[in-house]
Amino acid sequence: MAKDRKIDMVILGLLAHEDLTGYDIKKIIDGNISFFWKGSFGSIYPALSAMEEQGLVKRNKSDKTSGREKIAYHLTPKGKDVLKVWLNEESVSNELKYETLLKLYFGGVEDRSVTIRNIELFEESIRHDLEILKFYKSNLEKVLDEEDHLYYYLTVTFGIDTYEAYLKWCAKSKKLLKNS
Amino acid sequence: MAKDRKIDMVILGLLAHEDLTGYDIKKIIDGNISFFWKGSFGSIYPALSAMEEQGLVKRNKSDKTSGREKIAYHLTPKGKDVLKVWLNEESVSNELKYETLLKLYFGGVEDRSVTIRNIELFEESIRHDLEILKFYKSNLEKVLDEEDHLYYYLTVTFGIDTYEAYLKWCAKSKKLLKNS
DNA sequence: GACATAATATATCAAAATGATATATTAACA
DNA sequence: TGTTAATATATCATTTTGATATATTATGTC
Repeated sequence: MAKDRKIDMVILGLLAHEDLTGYDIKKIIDGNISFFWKGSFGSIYPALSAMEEQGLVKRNKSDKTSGREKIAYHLTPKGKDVLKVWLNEESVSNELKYETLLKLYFGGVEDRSVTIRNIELFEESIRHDLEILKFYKSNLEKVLDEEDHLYYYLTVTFGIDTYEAYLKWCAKSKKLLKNS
Repeated sequence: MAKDRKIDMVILGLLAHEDLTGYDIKKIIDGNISFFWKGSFGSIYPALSAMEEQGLVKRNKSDKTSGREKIAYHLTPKGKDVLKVWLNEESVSNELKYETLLKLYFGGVEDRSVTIRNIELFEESIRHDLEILKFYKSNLEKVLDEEDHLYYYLTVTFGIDTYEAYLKWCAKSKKLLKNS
């Protein structure tokens, strides 16, 4: 058997804050949590159906009067319990697949210039994402009175701190590759 | 269709350095590259078979005289070409699933003490892994004359620098959660 | 008003990966 | 001698990815 569906916890956690459609969930995953989590439609919609059957989430009464259906879900008490149990579990699995680091590790196969170029590409994308994170941070600082926002703020500062460490490492490593 | 098998590049990259069995590959993945990559037997063995069929890797002549078979592979010129093409590709996907951050993001569902506990658990595991990385670093510093080791050294310093940033963030965040 | 394009929204699927388990050999050690 | 740990290959159900299909609604622009 494979592990329990992690996407379930993402969905339950997001629904704890507000009612959402599958599409909304995907937008949030691709948006402000994308720097520490990924998820695709192919896992979101089946998970919503499965959790509906298990009674963890429930479809909102459709207020559709015309056109395309739009299925928003809300959390049930049972769903909230499952979420809380997970939050209190001590075991965590932080799965990372850093293709940049993998290429770096195998850098010896090619000329140093290839690795330097790859570090520069990484640097560019981190610098770009760092700007976005700083923007999130300044927005969140204005609304820290709401408890939920404090937690969002903490994840954002995690991103900023690590990204800044990445950039320092990039500069240092490029120097080492050029002068040694 | 799903993306190209990333595990292929891990295997090709490792075989570029030395001949290995599937079991050896798993050991290396779980060992010194585990802080930036993961991989299971269920992907390694099928990938080896598939790449053998494609002519990217080849079985070594078995020197078995008795007992359990042991299938070591080596890289073919075609395999090395594929590896080099990948190293020169500009597109990278750094996929991370940080369960710790996910729990942090949803921290508002529970009492602050739960999040503080989760940060402490993260801190402990990072502190532990940091010691290992520092050990790797001191070993690699002695053999930096070999080009491949320089790249291993760079991945290790990446790990150390980011882990140290994590620890600083942990201290700061716990303080914020306790005094605000 | 007509037309194209982008954004919204659900759903499905082949390929890939996970995590677990099964099976067997060899080494270490008491 | 017996037992446990390490070595080693292989398979499988479940989960996830990444892509694609389909359809509606909003937005611009000629």
